[in-house]
Amino acid sequence: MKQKVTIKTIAKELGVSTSTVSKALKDSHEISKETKEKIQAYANHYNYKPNNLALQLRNQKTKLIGVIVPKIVHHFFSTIIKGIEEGASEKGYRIMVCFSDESHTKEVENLKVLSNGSVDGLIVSIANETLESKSIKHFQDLVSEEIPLVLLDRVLDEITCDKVVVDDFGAGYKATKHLLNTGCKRIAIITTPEYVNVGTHRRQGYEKALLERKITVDKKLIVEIDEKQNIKEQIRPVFDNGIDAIFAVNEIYAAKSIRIAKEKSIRIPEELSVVGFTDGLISEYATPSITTIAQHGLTMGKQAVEALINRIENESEKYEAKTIVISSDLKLRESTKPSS
Amino acid sequence: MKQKVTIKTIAKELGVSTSTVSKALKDSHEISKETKEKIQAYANHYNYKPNNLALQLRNQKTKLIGVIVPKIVHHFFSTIIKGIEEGASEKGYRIMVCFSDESHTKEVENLKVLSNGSVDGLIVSIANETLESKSIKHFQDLVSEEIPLVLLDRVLDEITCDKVVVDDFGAGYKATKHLLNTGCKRIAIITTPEYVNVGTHRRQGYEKALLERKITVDKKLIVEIDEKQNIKEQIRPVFDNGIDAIFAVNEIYAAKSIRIAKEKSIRIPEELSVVGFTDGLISEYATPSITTIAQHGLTMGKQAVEALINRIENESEKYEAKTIVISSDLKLRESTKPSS
DNA sequence: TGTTAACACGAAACCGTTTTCGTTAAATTT
DNA sequence: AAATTTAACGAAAACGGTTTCGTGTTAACA
Repeated sequence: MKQKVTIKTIAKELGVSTSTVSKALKDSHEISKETKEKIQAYANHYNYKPNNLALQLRNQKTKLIGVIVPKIVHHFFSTIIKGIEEGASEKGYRIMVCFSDESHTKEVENLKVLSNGSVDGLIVSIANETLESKSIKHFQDLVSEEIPLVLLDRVLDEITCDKVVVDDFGAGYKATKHLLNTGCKRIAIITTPEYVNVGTHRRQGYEKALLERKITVDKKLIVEIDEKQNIKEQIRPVFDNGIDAIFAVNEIYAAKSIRIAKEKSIRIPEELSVVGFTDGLISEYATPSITTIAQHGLTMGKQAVEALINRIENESEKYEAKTIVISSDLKLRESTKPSS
Repeated sequence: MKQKVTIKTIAKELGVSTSTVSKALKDSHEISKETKEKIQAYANHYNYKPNNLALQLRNQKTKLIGVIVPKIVHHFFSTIIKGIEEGASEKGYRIMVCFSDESHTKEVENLKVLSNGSVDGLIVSIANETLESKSIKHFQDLVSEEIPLVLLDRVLDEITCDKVVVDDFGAGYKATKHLLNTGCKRIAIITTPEYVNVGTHRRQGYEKALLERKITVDKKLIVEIDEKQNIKEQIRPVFDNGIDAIFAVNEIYAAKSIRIAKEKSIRIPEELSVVGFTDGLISEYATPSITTIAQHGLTMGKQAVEALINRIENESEKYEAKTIVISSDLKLRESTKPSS
């Protein structure tokens, strides 16, 4: 890289002190008109730009927000990031995005680096591995250092900080209820392993809706997917239990279920209704298009960043951790029967 | 935020100088065993972490790569970002992601901020607005400051720097040729306005394939989509021209085309073959699944970051701008007829 | 003519770290 | 006993800015 022009070089070239240059560039009244003009002209001509690092070090703030998400090639998470970026941008902040890849180690490492003064605050969605192991020392360190932190979607109760979550319980309830209302009786649920709390909440909503109708929860209709195995093969057996509906906790599971149904020539939604989760492109463009719970990732991102910046900029106020619950709603499409 | 423990505070508490602390923490031989142990114990206990900003300022490098892409809720771009992150991560770099939202103004602003010493180099995919207006002063400034820059996918010849692009021409050719080989005769192309050079190249490939078969290019079969208007309505009229195949330059256009075909009860691929671009989730999960040109975003991201880091770390070598062309290949699925 | 105010600028500290180059005292060599 | 090493540490500069607090000069005023 070329030798950058700094305040020092300008000062030397023009035979003034660095303080004069600094003041002149800020149009301070302390400096005479001629000197200002001379300095500004020089700075302009040589395309002087103040060094960000120096400013951040001096001001003890970076106007930077660290974001750690499990993955990015994923409609929900990329939408969240977009929301965060938009919210941050409005308030003059920029974002630094890192990925944990669902790995605990990478999450810890990212957290360490970002919390070394690189950012003013952090927004993170916890990796599956961490969720499973519940080893959260890295978060507790953060909290005890009082570095502003907001947890998003994938949260853990044990961590005391602001949180933004989907009303997963309500969403599971809504989805199941809709299936029941359109005449379905044996509803299978394709969900995640129990440690992924979002999956668990959705399943509890599902169970509540069933119990309200005095339908007992049939364990044979509950499929917990292990993502390391072939997903389709794990779903397939549940079709042998005389089901008339499937509630999938994400759109991939929903799409795979529909594939299986087609292979078996089961008509959708006449013989089998399907509800997915996450309002991504698949659901919109699949045939039949898939009825889903829309998650409002954009809103979540914006809320998270708003809470975070609020925390960053009002350090003095004593603060209490709050949880923002974003309600999600059902987007009716072709994979379920019209409600009567 | 809590008062951070710095080298200074340690020095003061322990009655030594900052230099001693710094050396002790690096396990320097200059410091006696007892002093080292004392300092390290203290640092450990109070969870001392060196301040990144200070280090970056001192070392004159940030180990940070700036990434500017037009959007993120997009399979291709998010895949690229993943590729960049993986490649960067391997070499000990982190990434700072910004979005231009296809806006020239935002692109300029992002470029300005990032090039103020915040990052060691930049990878950018140019915004549509910039592509259209060709106002590239911000890039030229970057180049003249010799800040390492790699352009990705959306490039402009006028900018002298390393580039990583898809073989769009070859891809368009391959796609069209495949349609011709499977018996299609009247092939429509759904493309972008002319200023988006990737669209143009794909179209030129399309035209070459046709001309090879002595088929004259029929302008009525070329649809240039204006994304500000309703896409489906812009595609619909082309169905009245007796077509038997559609080559869409992205998967949204392909999916919309298939929708229209279904509404008109046109069977795919028997009556209409469809080829898309970008191997996203839609193509995989749609029914019928869509034959596409797979773009290898991951590879592109990795190549870009490799070129960039190479440039960053070998400043001395005189360097010549090179362009890396990533060839893309056809992924056969259900929306085209089996080739004979 | 002496005092004061305004003007224009510079010196120096600071943000947190590293690193070079002393410096002092003890240990070793002659 | 004098000279030289060596061990263990500190002072200070440097990275690139900002900001507080002088300070010297000139002009205005009593």
